[in-house]
Amino acid sequence: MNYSVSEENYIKNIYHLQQQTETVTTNSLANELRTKPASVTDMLKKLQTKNLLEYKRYRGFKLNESGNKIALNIVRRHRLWEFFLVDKLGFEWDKVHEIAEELEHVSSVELIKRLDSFLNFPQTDPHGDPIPDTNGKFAVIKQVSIAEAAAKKTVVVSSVSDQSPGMLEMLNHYHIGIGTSLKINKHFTFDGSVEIKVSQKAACVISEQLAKNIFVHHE
Amino acid sequence: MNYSVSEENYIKNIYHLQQQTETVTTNSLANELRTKPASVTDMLKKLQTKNLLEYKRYRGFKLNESGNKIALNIVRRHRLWEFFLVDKLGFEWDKVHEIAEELEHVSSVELIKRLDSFLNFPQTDPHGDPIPDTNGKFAVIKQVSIAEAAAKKTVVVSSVSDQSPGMLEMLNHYHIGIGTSLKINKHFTFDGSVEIKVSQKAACVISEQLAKNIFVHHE
DNA sequence: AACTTTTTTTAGATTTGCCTAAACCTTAAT
DNA sequence: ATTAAGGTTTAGGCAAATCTAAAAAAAGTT
Ligand SMILES: [Mn+2]
Ligand SMILES: [Mn+2]
Ligand SMILES: [Mn+2]
Ligand SMILES: [Mn+2]
Repeated sequence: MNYSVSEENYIKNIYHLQQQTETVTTNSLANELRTKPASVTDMLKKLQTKNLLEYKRYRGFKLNESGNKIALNIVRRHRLWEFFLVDKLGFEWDKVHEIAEELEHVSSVELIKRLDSFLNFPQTDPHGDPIPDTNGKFAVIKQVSIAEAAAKKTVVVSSVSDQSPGMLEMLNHYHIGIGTSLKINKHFTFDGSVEIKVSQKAACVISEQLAKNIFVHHE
Repeated sequence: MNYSVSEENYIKNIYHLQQQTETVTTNSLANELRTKPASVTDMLKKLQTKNLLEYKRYRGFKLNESGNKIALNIVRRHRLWEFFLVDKLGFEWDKVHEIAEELEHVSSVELIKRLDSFLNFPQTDPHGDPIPDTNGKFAVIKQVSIAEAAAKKTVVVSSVSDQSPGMLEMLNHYHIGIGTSLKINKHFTFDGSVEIKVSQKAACVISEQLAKNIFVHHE
């Protein structure tokens, strides 16, 4: 089976929304895809017909087994291309999403196989998100945001949940990147800000908003 | 201005047909694009409206200045991607056209700029065809097919005009690739076959059909 | 339970790119 | 000058993906 760019974008976005909120609504999907709810309903019917989706009108919907598999394959392609763009072409990670949004739809299986090998089988994309393998499997690392992480511990930055230029600017300012090791000193209850210490540098305090968007894991 | 995949494919194919036969016909374009003449007429009107084409009904058409510029940019993208696929991903050159046919439509300007630099500013694609620069300029090398080339001369293979697996198989059999240096011994008038000598190997005779599809230049 | 609000779906259009079949030009041949 | 043959265009339709506006269902509120 071969799917249109539109179908692929719907499938992938349903998948992503399902990861964060178990109930995906027509409205939220329309919002994510920058389209109108009526268009979403049209596509839901189509995806149901193609047997990628369980859908009962007015009652909600979710990807079935095949839908999920296809979604994971698109995610795989997207993240491999993002890795390529950063690692090989030298893009900053705040610029790659949009381009990968197009590249992910190039359909050759052999292309992705060779790209994966060329990139040396990366496990995560430039934002720290895992790259599913050909079967859709990926390692789930136990991570928490700095806002939730226990104090007095040394942790490693594993991913960022905000991929905007503004976020990148902040991280560069604090000399934080994916893989950076840092110590969490103290959470201030007043405003949720957190004191951290990055490598040999002086300790610094980051805002709650920033802390919530940086994910870390132990060791 | 931003053009759809369909528009880009039409523009590029008009360009290519114009290179080989100065009069492009509705039928030849339809044939090239594997579509129907009526569809071509529809698109011609559209491209005329968008000011990329001079078109008088029943009288023929051709790309104007802007149309040409856009075509050359698509050709640039196509050939850079082909180079990438062969040079970096290790594809054989008979497998890359189809994939580049999709990749060429990814629209980021920065992407192509960085890809070009990553590939070290290649001048020709894996089939020996020149890669236009950002302004659409490229060096035209004076080349002739082996069938037309003068005998008793040592020449260098510059490009192939047939990019099929069968052609690649033949070239591999004779140990010929782009850049291979060979001596043209003799043209047989009976069947147009040509005796050539590739590097230190024994001289061999190739068919007229093959000779016509291998282009060479001097020194 | 009845009303209000929100969410979702349907109905009906629109745009793009394609198609078939019929009509229309152009050119070549009688 | 007709006629025949090709090539090209028009007319009318269809499918995909979108939209707006109206209807229908679900959820929330008194
Ligand atoms: Mn996409
Ligand atoms: Mn990513
Ligand atoms: Mn193409
Ligand atoms: Mn080529």
